[in-house]
Amino acid sequence: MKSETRKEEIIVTASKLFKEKGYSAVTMRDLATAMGIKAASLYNHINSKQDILKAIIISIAEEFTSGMQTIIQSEASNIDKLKKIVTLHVNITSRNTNGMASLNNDWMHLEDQLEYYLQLRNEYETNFLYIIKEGISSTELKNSNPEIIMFSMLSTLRSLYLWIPKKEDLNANDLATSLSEVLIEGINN
Amino acid sequence: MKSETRKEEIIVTASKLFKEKGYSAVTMRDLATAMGIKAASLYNHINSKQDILKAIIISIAEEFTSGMQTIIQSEASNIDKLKKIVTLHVNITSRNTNGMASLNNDWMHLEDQLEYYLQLRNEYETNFLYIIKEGISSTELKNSNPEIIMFSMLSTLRSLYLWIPKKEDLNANDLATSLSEVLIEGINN
DNA sequence: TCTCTAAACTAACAAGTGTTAGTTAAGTGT
DNA sequence: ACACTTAACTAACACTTGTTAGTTTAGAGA
Repeated sequence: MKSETRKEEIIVTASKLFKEKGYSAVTMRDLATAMGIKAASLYNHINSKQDILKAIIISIAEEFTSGMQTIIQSEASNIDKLKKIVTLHVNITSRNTNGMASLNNDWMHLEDQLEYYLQLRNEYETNFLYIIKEGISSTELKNSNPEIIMFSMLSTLRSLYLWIPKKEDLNANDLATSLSEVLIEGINN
Repeated sequence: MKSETRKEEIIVTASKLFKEKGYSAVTMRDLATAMGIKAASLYNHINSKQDILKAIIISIAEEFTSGMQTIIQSEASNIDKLKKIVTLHVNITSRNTNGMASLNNDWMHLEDQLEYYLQLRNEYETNFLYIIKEGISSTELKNSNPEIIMFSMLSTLRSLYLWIPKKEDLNANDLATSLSEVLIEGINN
């Protein structure tokens, strides 16, 4: 029986390297060196380089999907749903900063799971957009272009992985609150 | 004398491929095939793969630097300076969507120019942050965390390259206006 | 003590990498 | 007709890539 924990160590280490240089630029020998072993030894624990990427990305994508399901089904106002989305991103990103880098930058190197990933992402964005449109209909939100609103929010949320590691002093709750404020209420006086 | 235009065709084609798969995953043979020639023929026009990346990224980075200089030195209010930054990003990104992808995702594969690039980026962010802090001091802006404000705006602006190609109907001026509104005035009613 | 297993190792592979050298074909100016 | 230039070509290089096969080492359970 292969040890699950050793496999997870490999995935964690790979995430860190993938964040720094991207999936394609990281070799199995790089990864092995970072683990203090030889490249061939990695294959006692994982099946392929591809599988590492898949393990990193798909689990996070599914976290987002299930988080969005909960939000959509909740009874909150549309603005509160948007705040919950912000919190969802902050929480997932805080827990796995490095993995988020791969999700954002290396998804195109998924092979077998590419279609599945795109489907999850598409559903996610459809739900996000729906909340915004409902928010506009109910006059909770300004009547701006809903796609611009989503694009703006999502861009910020997707970049969190770059920024959270630099701001360890700020805890997740405070960050989610400040970010919601800026994104929803704007910055002008 | 080598033809400059052929070299530029290579750079344009490379930008497109780099956007799709990232610098490391694009081979010189991929690039040559996309140009309808053989890999070795590329070297009649360029010195190395590295040089292509450098040509793509550094020229854009310098455009941002000089644009920021103009904005910083202008007499506009701080809010208007922020609006000018939005316009700067929309314009540069509209003109070179593919190149912006490399700037955002492949800068770490610069070798000789890496330090120079990081210096330009750092200066840019310092100026950006300064405008925001001045805006807060003068009560033009809400007293939120200036770094969160910059992070949020910059994330959105840096992601424009993903979004502009999908929205060819919207012209650059309209996009800059809508985006400024959303970013500065927020989305709630 | 014997056996089994986890997890490392060495050695090697076939394919793919960026790049160089030398050659060729098609124009261009004299 | 001539030499020159541009921009392609073929062939090959040294190195790197992901991965496989078979072996060794150390610890755990009987």
